[in-house]
Amino acid sequence: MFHALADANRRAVIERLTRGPATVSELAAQLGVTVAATVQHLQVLQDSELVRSEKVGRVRTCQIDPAGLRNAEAWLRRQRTAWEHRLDRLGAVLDDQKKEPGS
Amino acid sequence: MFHALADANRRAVIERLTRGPATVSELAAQLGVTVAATVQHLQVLQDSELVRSEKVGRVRTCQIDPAGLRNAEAWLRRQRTAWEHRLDRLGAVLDDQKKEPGS
DNA sequence: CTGAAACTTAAGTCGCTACTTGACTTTGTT
DNA sequence: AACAAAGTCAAGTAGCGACTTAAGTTTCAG
Repeated sequence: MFHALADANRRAVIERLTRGPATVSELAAQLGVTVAATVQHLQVLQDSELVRSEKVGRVRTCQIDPAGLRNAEAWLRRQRTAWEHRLDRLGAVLDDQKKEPGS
Repeated sequence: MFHALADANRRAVIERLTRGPATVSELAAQLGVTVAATVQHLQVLQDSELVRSEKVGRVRTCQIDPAGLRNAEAWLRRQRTAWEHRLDRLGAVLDDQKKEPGS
């Protein structure tokens, strides 16, 4: 799932879509790659629930799906807070040792 | 930088380190790969400022570096809020159209 | 109906990346 | 001193992943 965000072109797609929906051709033009390559990127982004798309007529319109972004954010926050809480506990232990230096 | 988080073994290292520091050998044992491979992962994690490490004697001890986590979190938050603000503006436009249906 | 536009799918190429093995350096133990 | 432990470095290999080209498919315009 972070794998989807690891590619610069896919991140560019995300950034583009935060400014509004876009078609496959538009995204391809902006990235400077083939339409086929863009479709493959979109497949990855959809599998990670970072992008949704809907086809009407012959044109597929893509937009952000907040679910994936929230998941990624949640994982990072979990790691960071776990680390911070550990530091808190460590600080408490050190404080105890200061107050009561006897082993 | 997201590339560092894209690998499952590297994420496992992060998760392990949130529970306290560890040596290279300990991390290698937990991952089930060679020490050499683990060193390579650590190199990537350090380049992204996700992990710091210090060598004392012949043993290197690793711990979380919050800088990278914060950067990743910030990028995700930027994208998410940009998207939410866009929805807000869109909502405002639709409200205007309701009030003033004349083209 | 003909043809172009927008996308889809399949196959192939090429570079990158994770991993290993093996040789080496440094540090600690007996 | 001699050996073991912990890590580092350098190649080498296997597989994945991003991209392309080429051949469909579907939809819309004239």
